[in-house]
Amino acid sequence: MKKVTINSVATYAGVSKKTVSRVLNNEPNVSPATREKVLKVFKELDYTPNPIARGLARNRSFIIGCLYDNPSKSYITRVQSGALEACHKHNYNLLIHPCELRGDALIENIEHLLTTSRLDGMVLTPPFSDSEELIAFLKKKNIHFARVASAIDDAESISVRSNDEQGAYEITEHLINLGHTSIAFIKGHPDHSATEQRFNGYQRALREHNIAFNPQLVAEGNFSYHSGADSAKAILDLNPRPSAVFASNDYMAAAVLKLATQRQLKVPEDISIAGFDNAPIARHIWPGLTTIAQPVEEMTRQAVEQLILQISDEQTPVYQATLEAKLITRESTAKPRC
Amino acid sequence: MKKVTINSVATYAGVSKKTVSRVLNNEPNVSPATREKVLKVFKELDYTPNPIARGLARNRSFIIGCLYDNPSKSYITRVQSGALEACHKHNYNLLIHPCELRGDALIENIEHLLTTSRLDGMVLTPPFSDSEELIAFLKKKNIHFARVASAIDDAESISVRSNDEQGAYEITEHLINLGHTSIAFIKGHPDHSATEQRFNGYQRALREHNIAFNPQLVAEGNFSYHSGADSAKAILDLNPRPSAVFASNDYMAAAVLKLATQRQLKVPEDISIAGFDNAPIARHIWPGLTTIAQPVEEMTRQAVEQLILQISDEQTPVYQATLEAKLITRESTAKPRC
DNA sequence: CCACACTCTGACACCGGTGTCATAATGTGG
DNA sequence: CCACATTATGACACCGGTGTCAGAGTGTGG
Repeated sequence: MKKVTINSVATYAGVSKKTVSRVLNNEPNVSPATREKVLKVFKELDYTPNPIARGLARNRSFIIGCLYDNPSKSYITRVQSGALEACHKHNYNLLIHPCELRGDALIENIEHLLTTSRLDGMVLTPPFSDSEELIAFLKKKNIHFARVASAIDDAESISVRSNDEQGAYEITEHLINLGHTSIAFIKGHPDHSATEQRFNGYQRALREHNIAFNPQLVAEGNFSYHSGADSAKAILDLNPRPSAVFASNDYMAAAVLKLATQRQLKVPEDISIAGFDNAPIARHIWPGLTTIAQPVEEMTRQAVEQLILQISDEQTPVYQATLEAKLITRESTAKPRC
Repeated sequence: MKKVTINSVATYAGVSKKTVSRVLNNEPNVSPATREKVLKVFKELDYTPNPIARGLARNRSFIIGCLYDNPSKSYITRVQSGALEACHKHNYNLLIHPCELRGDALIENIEHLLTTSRLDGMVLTPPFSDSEELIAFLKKKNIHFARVASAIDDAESISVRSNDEQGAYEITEHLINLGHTSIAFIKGHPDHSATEQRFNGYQRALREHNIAFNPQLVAEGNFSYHSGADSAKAILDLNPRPSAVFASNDYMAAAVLKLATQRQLKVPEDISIAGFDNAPIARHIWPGLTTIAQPVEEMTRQAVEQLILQISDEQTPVYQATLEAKLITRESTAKPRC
């Protein structure tokens, strides 16, 4: 099968390449008759323009890269979904590139990525959105990027986040209002800025409600289900046992719920459990988890949309936004048994 | 900032473009001295080759597209993970493209995708791997593709699947061996060939163990948690209630478990529950779900790897493989209470 | 009828690399 | 020392589009 290029179309239609190109791009100044003729030849020859050639000429790939290193599958899926929505709206496509934050290989890895695929821009999700090193590198290389859920303050680059500290504050307050005073906390992965923010929110809520902060009630997790299971063990073994557990994400909360159930504890009667993120699992288990819903898709959608705007027009003002997180109450939290 | 191209490097190093290109691609017949000199200039100018230009010259984009329309996030993540492994091994990248199987827009959608991004090949996951229409289109367009978990027999295209029928047979047999004779079944989405295959396995197991097939025990699901919840309601309302439920995937099984727990039924004492896929949720809930583990990553990895081989060398023989699924026994299945 | 504006079209350079081929430089055996 | 093979290098066309600009054709107002 012969390849159909713009040249074959031009020859076949008896016009110049440039005219074909004009029709292709819906440019003005083509007579209706010529346009018709060329369009007909498109059909006849089943012509598909070559995006690579176009990319070379325009110095664009129309591809956005999405960087992540995140243990939560549902988070990634939501990120992808928001990113794709914005991409498709502007005829861009999405290339995914999971990689590891740790290790000197990061910059090398990204450099290699840029050598194998020209990306018009990159969306950085946590923990990359907090990597000063990566951000410096991208700036040096003049690569457009947008930060999602980043704690860094950088007025020069696009950033969309949600208020983790406030969310953690609200869910802790929710537990306090139910009557809990002994509330355990499971931290997330130390590389993620959300970890510190959620911890801060927890502490602020205690403070503002005059409950002494007890470091013994804090377990070190890393957002994975597995780490949640370890933390759960430590917490449920405490004596006296806290009446509530607030885990920094839903997977870890689910692990607490599982262990509690295995130990014949009733949730929420014997122990209340709260999570964060509103991952699918939060509503797929019984009792459903009280949690904080963040607009992950929307954050990413906005970030990518702004990124694309910036790519198309360097003059676009740098967009920065903070979206609201929302408390979702389900069955896993209730008044403590007295 | 001046753009650094192969021309600037050539001029600066005092050699020709072609020699620079040779160094870039590690081609032989470059004297060590020249190679050194050019490499030094690479560093000095901080040169990054332009993948688009390279792609145009070689008629390659080094990008594989991954097509899916699947309600299960964990399935998608596993697919992506397997595909990425193969891609990165061969210096390819992965572009994701979720879209809907239904509607005339499918072909148009893919056509548009190919107009915006030149893909060297595509991985089709269910239900696309079973779409005769799409396959015909890709063949017509001379686009390389590989099918994952496809039920279609087509000796001309790469296919990697696992044995769903056998897996369903084994898990049903497992329930029968425990002593269950009244086993409900929840079907998957009708567009997925796995749905029929799993149903067939279920029926064959009943038949081979002389248990009459009872259509009333079959509920229509679509692989989503929500559909599982509806089916669960229908099944648990049956009188007499079956002693076991086999759902076509873990999300639906989790929905059955949730409803059963809400209704104060003990699992597995009052009712056994089995799923399929070994999704994360199967081990994140209590009791853990007995299920079938399919090597999703491995299937996709092999499919993409073969796809890349085929792209690099058209002579590569068409690879077709069927991998084994494995029964995973957890706490959700046990002897029926007599 | 002429001057001028506007529409339509194509020639040609260019984007930044790679492939082909000719040629210069070097090595090797007789 | 010569014939010949081998290595090293560059000139140039080419991949398949887009941008610039010149020029032909058409319309309009004075």
